[in-house]
Amino acid sequence: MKIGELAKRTGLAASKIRFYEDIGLLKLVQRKANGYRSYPPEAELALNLIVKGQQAGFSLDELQKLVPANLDDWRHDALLSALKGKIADIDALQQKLAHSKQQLLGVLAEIEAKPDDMACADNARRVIAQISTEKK
Amino acid sequence: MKIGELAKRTGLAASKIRFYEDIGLLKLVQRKANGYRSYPPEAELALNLIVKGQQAGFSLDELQKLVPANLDDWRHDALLSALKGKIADIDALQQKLAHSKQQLLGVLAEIEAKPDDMACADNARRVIAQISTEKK
DNA sequence: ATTGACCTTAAAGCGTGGTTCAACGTTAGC
DNA sequence: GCTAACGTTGAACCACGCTTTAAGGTCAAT
Repeated sequence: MKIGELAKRTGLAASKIRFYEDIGLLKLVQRKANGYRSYPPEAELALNLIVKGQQAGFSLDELQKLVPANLDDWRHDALLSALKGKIADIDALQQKLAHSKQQLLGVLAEIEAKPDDMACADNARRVIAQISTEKK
Repeated sequence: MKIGELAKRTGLAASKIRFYEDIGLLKLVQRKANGYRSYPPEAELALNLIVKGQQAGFSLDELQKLVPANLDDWRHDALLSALKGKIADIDALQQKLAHSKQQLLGVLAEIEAKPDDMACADNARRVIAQISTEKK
């Protein structure tokens, strides 16, 4: 398979596929006599996996360490602990997002709770002061 | 207030404060005769606000459009809709994270569910194939 | 044989959010 | 008056994840 076809099958730009090769992330590639890249069918799987990994929050660097050159040759323990670590990261991020959301909702409420007799500017200062005291 | 003091009070590096000024985000600053920057007390509030805004997921660009030069001169409507928009963004991100987490948990389960009589390589292919078919 | 689509490379550029560096001026304390 | 701490600037640099550009080679159809 040439790069154009692989690009179409995966939906990735050819430049991205070359880039992944440059950084050592996609090793499933050979060259034809004319210099063109030639991909085995598994390359499509590998790219799908990379995309999914990215969506799950793995950096290209992390994926490089986890995804083996040979798709059949996994480092089990590293993979399992990376998965668990990433799940923990997601939990932490979810906590943080929930907190951010509460803060934003709080700010909204503060703004809308402006006493009728308070000037906008004073309300703004009140809101800002309140934000600054919120934890973390 | 000089930049060093402001840096200490806010916990930000002086370089960061200058950077925020460079990109037009912090306008509450004047110059003394010697060329030194001089900050009014509100500058501390403004920086706190910027930090909180970043924590809530606003880019510096967005903050620049939202936080007025004069802290008393807010664009109410833009602010409210930005807040609501950002809350919606957080909701979307939370959805995405929940989905990612489910996928990762699914992968973990798949790996651990390897039939005793299946070779590792075959299990790997089974898992990869499964990942690729998961939605989104 | 020519055209156009596809492929190759190295190098530069982009956006985000800064830090670091070098060279130099100012100020405060002794 | 000296020195250390602080301030100034512009420019370069960093990481990350790519895209774009330029200059060229190859291939398939007409």
